Amino acid sequence: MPEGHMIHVDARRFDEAMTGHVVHTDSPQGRFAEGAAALDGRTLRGTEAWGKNLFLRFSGDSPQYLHVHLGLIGGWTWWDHDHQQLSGRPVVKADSSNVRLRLRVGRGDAERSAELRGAITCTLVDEEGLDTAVAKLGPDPLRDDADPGVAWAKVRKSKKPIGGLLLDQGVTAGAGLIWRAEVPFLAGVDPHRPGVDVTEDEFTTMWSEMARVMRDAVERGGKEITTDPEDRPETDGHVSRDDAFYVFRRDGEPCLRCGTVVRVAEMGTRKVWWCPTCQPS
DNA sequence: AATTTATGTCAAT
DNA sequence: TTGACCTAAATTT
Repeated sequence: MPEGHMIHVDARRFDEAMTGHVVHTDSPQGRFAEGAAALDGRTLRGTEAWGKNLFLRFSGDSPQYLHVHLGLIGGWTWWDHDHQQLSGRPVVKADSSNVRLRLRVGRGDAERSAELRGAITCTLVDEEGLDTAVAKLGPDPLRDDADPGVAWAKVRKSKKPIGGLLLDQGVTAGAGLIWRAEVPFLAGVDPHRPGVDVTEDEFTTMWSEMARVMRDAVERGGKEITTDPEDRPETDGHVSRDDAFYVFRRDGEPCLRCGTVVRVAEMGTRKVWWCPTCQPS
């Protein structure tokens, strides 16, 4: 269940474990057998994470890139040499029958592998294919080369609600349902407010808050927490799901800042949550 | 044991 | 706007 920050966690994991190494690939489930055969024995040169898309760049002839988009339910599972699960979505049964792509590096104690299941996209692309995919995406707040001005130019012209614009991958790449709810809260903006009615200052705040909370999540290995420590109960180190967010999935509960009951509404086909007091329209 | 849900996207209608 | 697609955990029967 990945939002964009998880893709950056995955990219970092690939860089640590596999970049610079010869990778052996296969497709136990068989659906990506051709692609796996084409990659087998190549060296991983590096990774690119952009929004919810991950690109792994390999040595050898074009196409050099593996493009992965996890969709709603895809995920990576990492294993060490004893086939002990290191991290990633818990796998109840270590059954590889639904593993679309497996990548392995190293031997003996140094062996590491990554297994991909359930992805909506898993294809080999060339440089042009990468450019085409990236061209559809807005700036990713987690990327050093991100230009927030590109997103602002779209927001300020749009009558669509800011809560919807943030979820639009062509506006801000990487934001999912959590951030589209939490970021407007952090900026004090009603998610229903049309883009044209958002001030530049408010947009700047939303951009920097989004970058901050997503970066924090990456540093925690993916765990999302947007609440400040003083806004949640003391629970030495452990932050429960319910205390981690100000509004996300907290409809009917009191706002952690002002006590007003948090509301929920349909926006597009999906939900959005907000505090009507902290987030004036 | 069966059904629903989940932090998503795209194509077809 | 709706349906298809992909998988595992949570929830209901």
